[in-house]
Amino acid sequence: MSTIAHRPLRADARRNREKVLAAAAAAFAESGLEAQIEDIARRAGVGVGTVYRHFPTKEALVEALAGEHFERLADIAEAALEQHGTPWEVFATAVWRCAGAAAGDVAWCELIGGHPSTTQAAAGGQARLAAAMSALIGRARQDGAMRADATVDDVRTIMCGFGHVAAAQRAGAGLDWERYLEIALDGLRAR
Amino acid sequence: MSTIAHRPLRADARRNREKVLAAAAAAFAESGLEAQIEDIARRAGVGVGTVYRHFPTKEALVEALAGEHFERLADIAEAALEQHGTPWEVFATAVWRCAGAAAGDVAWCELIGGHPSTTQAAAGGQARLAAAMSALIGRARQDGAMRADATVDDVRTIMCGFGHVAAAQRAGAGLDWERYLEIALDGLRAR
DNA sequence: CGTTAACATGAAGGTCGGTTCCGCTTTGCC
DNA sequence: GGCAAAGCGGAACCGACCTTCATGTTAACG
Repeated sequence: MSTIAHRPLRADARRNREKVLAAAAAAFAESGLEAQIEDIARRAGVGVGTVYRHFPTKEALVEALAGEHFERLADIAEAALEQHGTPWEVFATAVWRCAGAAAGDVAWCELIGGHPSTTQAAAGGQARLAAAMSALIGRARQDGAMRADATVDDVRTIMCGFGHVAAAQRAGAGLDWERYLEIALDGLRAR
Repeated sequence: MSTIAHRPLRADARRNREKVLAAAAAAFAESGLEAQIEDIARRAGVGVGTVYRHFPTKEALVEALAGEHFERLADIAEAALEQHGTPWEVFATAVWRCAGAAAGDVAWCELIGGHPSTTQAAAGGQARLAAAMSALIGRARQDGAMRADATVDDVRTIMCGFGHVAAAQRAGAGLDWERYLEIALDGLRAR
């Protein structure tokens, strides 16, 4: 996108940037998107000003992390493309892995359903994820194991619901995201 | 619960109470739980002080509405108990009606997954809903149309996911709650 | 080692939104 | 009609958070 050549960061700045990113990941995972900048700064062992030096706004921080998250999901889905097994198993395993990767992270659960602030930075990862998932779905449909009208958007829809269930579970609502996925994936199977 | 004998409200006060309740329902439906008291007051044509006279806190207002909502869902589920048709159809129809009743209301979608603030006032409706749903599920399982291990919590889980999907759809995420329900209910069917 | 540009700090500023409070109005009752 | 008591209005208050900025610190380079 931007072609501005950033001069390399000073050593301490690069170190702090990483600390902030890690602290933000932890804070968002624990408290969701409403985690506070001051808490993030404290966890990172820096002042709030330092956080703002690296990320002009809270949303930019969220976007940076969301980008990473979707890249990770895309990695999972792409790795599945090379896996052995029935197409359905391969697909289902990929979905389970994605869900497992997101389940412990409140902010991730909140974002996975298509939060507006992800649109920018996460576009690349989301596109890769969609492409890989599409392929997995195509194979499973061809094989006859998946309902013939299934689409990537169905999976997105299911993951969106998943996010709420996992977050509610974490909040003590007595739900179970694994049970949720079991049922939802069953709904994608051919009858 | 409370056995305090409230003296009857003055006529204007009763009228205002209703106006506030209606305005709050509209505002929450449109903007979700983060609708603002001042907006509610404006819609009701009263001052914020009047809102606070009737509901000591924003949360109390939410609870009052949540109570109404769950009563309505319970009514739907109980009405289904008397319906004709295969047990599965009767169950599925009840779920579709509940979803349809909630889908247009952002706050309702947010609450349906078990938001903490519902716990108090909505307990009665939730209990009735659970009881009726339990009966519907029992019949459908008996009939062999529903998976043998299905429980009320499964339906709660599905509805929790539904809430996020419907809210995301309203926010323009390009999802479709009807498709979601179709898949999720299919996942509850016996194979 | 000295210079300087980059960086860090955290108190202060700004905003937003829930809640309070006191002077004024309306209702209900004699 | 007159009087409490109940109710109303909305400016002001207050706390929570994001963001900025003036001042002090540190890495990089000659």
